[in-house]
Amino acid sequence: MALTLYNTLTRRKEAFVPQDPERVTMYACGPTVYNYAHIGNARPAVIFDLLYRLLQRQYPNVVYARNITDVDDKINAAAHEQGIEIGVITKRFTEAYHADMAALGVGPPTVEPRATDHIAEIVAMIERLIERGHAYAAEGHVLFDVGTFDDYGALSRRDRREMIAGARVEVAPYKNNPGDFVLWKPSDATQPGWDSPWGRGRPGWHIECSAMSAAHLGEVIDIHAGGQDLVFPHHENEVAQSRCCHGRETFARYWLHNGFVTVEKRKMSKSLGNTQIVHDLLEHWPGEAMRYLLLSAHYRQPLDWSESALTQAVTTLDRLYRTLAESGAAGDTGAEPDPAVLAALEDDLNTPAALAEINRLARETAQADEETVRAGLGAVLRASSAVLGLLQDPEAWMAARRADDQVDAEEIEALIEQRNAARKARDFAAADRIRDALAERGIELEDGPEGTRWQVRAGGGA
RNA sequence: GGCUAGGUGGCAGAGUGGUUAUGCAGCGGCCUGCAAAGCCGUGUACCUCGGUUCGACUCCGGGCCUAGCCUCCA
Repeated sequence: MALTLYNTLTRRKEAFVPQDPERVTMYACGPTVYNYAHIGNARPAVIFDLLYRLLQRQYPNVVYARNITDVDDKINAAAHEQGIEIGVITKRFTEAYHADMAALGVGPPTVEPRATDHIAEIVAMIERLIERGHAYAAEGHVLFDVGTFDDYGALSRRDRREMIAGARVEVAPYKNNPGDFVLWKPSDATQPGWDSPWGRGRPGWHIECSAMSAAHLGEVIDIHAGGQDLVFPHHENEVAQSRCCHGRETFARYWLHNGFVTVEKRKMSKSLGNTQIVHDLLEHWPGEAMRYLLLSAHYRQPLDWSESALTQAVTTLDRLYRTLAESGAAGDTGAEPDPAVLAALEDDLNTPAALAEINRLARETAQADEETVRAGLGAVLRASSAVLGLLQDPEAWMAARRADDQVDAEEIEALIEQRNAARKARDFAAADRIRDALAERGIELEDGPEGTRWQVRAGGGA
């Protein structure tokens, strides 16, 4: 069982070998808490949650840090706009993030550091960068001097000179080089700020991740992960800060970047106004279906989000859950996951291939004639799905499939009773009338040996 | 302009130098009062032009097209 990961640094798949198998370290860039998370924000959370699960199967001690950015000008703007305290905003959306991610089956990381709890570390790091000649103070700001770091641009494969030539940014007058970036900036009375050697101010965006990863994981970490759009400038800047501060040759040994979620092939982003908010989607769709859909494409590929894809995920999960229920596999059997599923995941998190194996396993389970064989296969199906964070809670799934504010469960069940009475009396015309009427409202019926089950038609719930 | 990723069956989406991806949809069958669900069977797809090779969707080169980054962004 060898885990292979595609490393952005080398642009190659590499065997994963931790620096210390007794303590594997991993950092993923988490949310800036100023509004609800959209699906594009959820993708890395789901993917790297899966990686965390996988690592935990192989190593006794995996430390996964996923930060909360709770100081940022977008937060300030949101607070100002809504006329409420910054702390109210960050608390509200941190809680919403936790709830939304939990609904997607994303477990908590080992540590979830907050930027505002690490101001002392940030300030210390900036002081050290100044001492070492990599940063300078100017007009209340402290800037990182990219000219002092030869490897700047190595991660994102950018040439510093070309970047300067093509820079579209307005260059602040206090910068030595156009590529220099802010480590610390001054705050006015209305902005959140902390006392520092450079006056009252607040950290720039990139430094918090460097400070928090060093504080919780160490100066050199195994894995650093995030969305593709963070490669430059965010991760490039993190590398510069961290390596220059600690005087190390390496910051993160493996860099993982997920592709974007798109809508009609365009990147989902706030500026395009095509975001799909997890919190809203959860009103009508099971979180597990969203997780399934997010895992149905390889993490480095773009993933096109659509209602039809979501409907498909619901339909597929319906079948998988049914197969599982009918296999008679009890809750926790201690079964081991199918090796083919693990092998797919260990090959750079090939989740589509893993899901293909899950589906293959489900077919074998449903086909098995002998009861004990079927139960055994069902147990393997369940254990294998657990690695992916799927198929764990049939009752929650059924409940989610019936949840819809426009549906009155009691009324439906009363109608079903009427229909079954008609069926018993062999008045099939009356029975079919009721079924057709329910079907029009998007309710599907299913007569089985143990009575009639119902659910909201996949995709029709919204 | 610089850099990156990708173009696979009706749709989504893996993968491989010569053998079935998988899912959804469709079609036929079994089952069912009729349905639904399930199961069985069914579809030989790989942008284009050259090259390498006994053989390429898979390797190499050119072209066309799409998306992304270079500015806050997962």
